[in-house]
Amino acid sequence: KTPLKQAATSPPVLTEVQPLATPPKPQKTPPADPWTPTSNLKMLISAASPEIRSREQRRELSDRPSQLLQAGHSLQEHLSGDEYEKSQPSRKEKSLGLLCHKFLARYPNYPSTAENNYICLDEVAEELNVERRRIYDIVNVLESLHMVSRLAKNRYTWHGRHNLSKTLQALKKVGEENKYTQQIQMIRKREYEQEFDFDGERNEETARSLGSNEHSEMSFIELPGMEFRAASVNSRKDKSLRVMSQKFVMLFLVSTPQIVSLEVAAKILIGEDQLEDLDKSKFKTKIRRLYDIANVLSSLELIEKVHVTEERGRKPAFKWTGPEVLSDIQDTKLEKPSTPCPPPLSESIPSKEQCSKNLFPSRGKQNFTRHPSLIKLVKSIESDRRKIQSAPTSPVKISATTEQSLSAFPGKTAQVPAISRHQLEGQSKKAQEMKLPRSALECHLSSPEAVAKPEAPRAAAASQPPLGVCPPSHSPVPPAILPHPHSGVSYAIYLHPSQAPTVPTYSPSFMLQPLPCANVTGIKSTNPSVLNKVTTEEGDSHIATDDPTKSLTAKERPPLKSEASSQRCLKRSQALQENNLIKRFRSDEESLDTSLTFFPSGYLIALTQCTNGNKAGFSDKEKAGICSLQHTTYSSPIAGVIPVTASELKAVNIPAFHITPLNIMLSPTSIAAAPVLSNPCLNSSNTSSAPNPSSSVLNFTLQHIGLIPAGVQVPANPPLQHVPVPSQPENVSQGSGNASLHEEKPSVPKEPQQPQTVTENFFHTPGGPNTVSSVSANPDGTDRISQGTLYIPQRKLEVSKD
DNA sequence: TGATCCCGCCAACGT
DNA sequence: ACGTTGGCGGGATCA
Repeated sequence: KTPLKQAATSPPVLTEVQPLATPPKPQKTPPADPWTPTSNLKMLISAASPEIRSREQRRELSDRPSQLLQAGHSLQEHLSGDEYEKSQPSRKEKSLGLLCHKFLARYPNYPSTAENNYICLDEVAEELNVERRRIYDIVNVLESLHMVSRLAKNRYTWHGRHNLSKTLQALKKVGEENKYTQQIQMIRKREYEQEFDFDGERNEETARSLGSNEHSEMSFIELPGMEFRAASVNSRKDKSLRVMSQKFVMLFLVSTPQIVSLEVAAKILIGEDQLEDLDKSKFKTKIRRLYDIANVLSSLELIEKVHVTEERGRKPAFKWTGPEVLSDIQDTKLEKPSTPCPPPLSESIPSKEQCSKNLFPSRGKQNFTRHPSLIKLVKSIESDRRKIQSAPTSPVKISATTEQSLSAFPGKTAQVPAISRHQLEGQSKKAQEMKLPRSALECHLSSPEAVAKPEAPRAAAASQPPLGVCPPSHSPVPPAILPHPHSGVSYAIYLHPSQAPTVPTYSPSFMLQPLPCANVTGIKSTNPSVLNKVTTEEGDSHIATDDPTKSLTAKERPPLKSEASSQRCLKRSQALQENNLIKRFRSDEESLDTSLTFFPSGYLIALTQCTNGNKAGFSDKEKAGICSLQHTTYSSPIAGVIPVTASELKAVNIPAFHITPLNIMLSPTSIAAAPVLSNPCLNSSNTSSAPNPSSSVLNFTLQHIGLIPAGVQVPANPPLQHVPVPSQPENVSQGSGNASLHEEKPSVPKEPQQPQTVTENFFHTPGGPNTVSSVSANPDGTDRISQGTLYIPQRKLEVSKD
């Protein structure tokens, strides 16, 4: 067809004869593939002769379903001639997932930049023996993750996972901006209500309000650094698969329990506009596509198929098993659990490790100040940042900025242009500019969580999607950026709970976040509470089995279930009331405690923020909800580290970058504190700040505003260290803050009950006993362990407090 | 049977 | 006009 083989490079050769030939797949990949050991495997395989390769793959497949397959194979041999052919390729063998594995095996996860990793569709199709159409399915999804980009006609460039973290961050951000979290909750809520006959209708309205976010449409999200090559290419109306894939991923990144059922995803992706009248056919088609996407994502090991069991029955769903994504800053990739995998790129690695190590700041720089006034802190911080920025390497902004990339709205809208504009400007200029203003905007916009006011924020947010985009000043080379990330230190201020009344409302949400995340750690953090059981069943493609290599991955399997179930549980629990309620309460209480607990003492502690580090260190934390946020970690004097979740931050929506640096947790009143981070932004646009927040919030914000210097926001993260300002000392616990943050559920507060609850419920329900499903049962035990490790301390602390 | 999802027609584009 | 992309959904498989 049209393969161009031309390039001096070898590519053409490899096609049939030697797969190896392909330049791109450097087996060795020096840095190593951080990711999964499997990657190595894959590489090896790829290197191996095709035959071998295929065998390997089959094996992989086989794992679960394998038996069937194998049987098939053996049979084939036995089979009479004609038949055997057909028989052989069982459907599974032709599955997209398998095909994708083969495809991925051809290229290294982290190709060296220099090389030209070209992909010739024709060649690939030929080698893999599939119609080209199928390759498109794979490539389109990979494109959505920026793992490949179209170069020209039949050619694509392989980027591997280099851009993955950035991409995920960007997607997460956009997802947050789009209120996907809320949408998910609504749908879930609705579902369960329907189950019970509740007055489902009402909800719809609600849903509608949410669902119909104007913004719903968004176009393909690009990374700043790498835009598409051929302009022409871009022009293409990116329609479904690519965009759908991005949206699908967003759902995972934004969803608290990082489990998304196909049904929910389809509903959201479809009609973001009209939830209701889903055409049945349309719905069906959407699901079909989602399966395609899911298969590819599964092969990438970003998600894993699970089943969520509800009273109704079990529903297919997928669980995110990819790296944790911090909302803001840099990198992120948490990878899986604890494994300290070296990040592929030099970039991330250092930061993470350091971070983790740094967590215990006892050492030098970070001191924490006690009682210092917030303001001072801020100032100091700012100054630091500035210094940093000015400094040659001001890593801070990193990817985050870049990521912002944008989401375009409805295509036509001007946004795109805007975005481009931003990028341009940004590049030319400094991030700073962007940051401030933008951050402010974002803060306001995004911060729905504030919850306080549902109304305002969201719209704004939605409308302005893009924003962020701060062009990374130097986006060009990611690695460069990373360099110092860890340097930044974040500070946490702990307040005494007593002082601050906590904010109850939040707590729930608060809880929620945390629970879900469990997977991160190898263990499932699980929430005990989870009622429902989720079983992980993989579809065909997963490999999982026992590769030693995969040790990393391993984490996920077992425990995970709980999470999903938890959600379900929630729903039910609500519905059920009664018994459940009781249980729930407990759970809630616990949750609350936790939230409160977080901060035992009131100090300000500086932590190094390392994005990664934290996560790695604390999976729990992540789970906790932190997920979204960046890594801010807090350490308490006592516990050492408190994983605060980023949630708070998130809630605020503060632009990632700024925020990162410091997090301040405050008590309810103090809640504001969180905002502080954002403050800078606020300052600029104070009005915005005002918008929603509840009175407490407002106060809080106001204070901050006044207090906080705009500058604060600035940069980043890095080195706040010295700054530590004394803020007001102890205030309350932040718990509230966090809670507040949690999401924006409030957006539509129609119902008396707690709408968002769903999520909450999940969490709460801890026991999960309830219902049905679950066998999952003992999550508690497990949970505790897993999450527990992290959390426990906190709680205890809390308790003490109380 | 319902969950999956392969297969490939055929339209939208690009050249 | 022809080739590349890729939306779409029938209907085969799987569980």
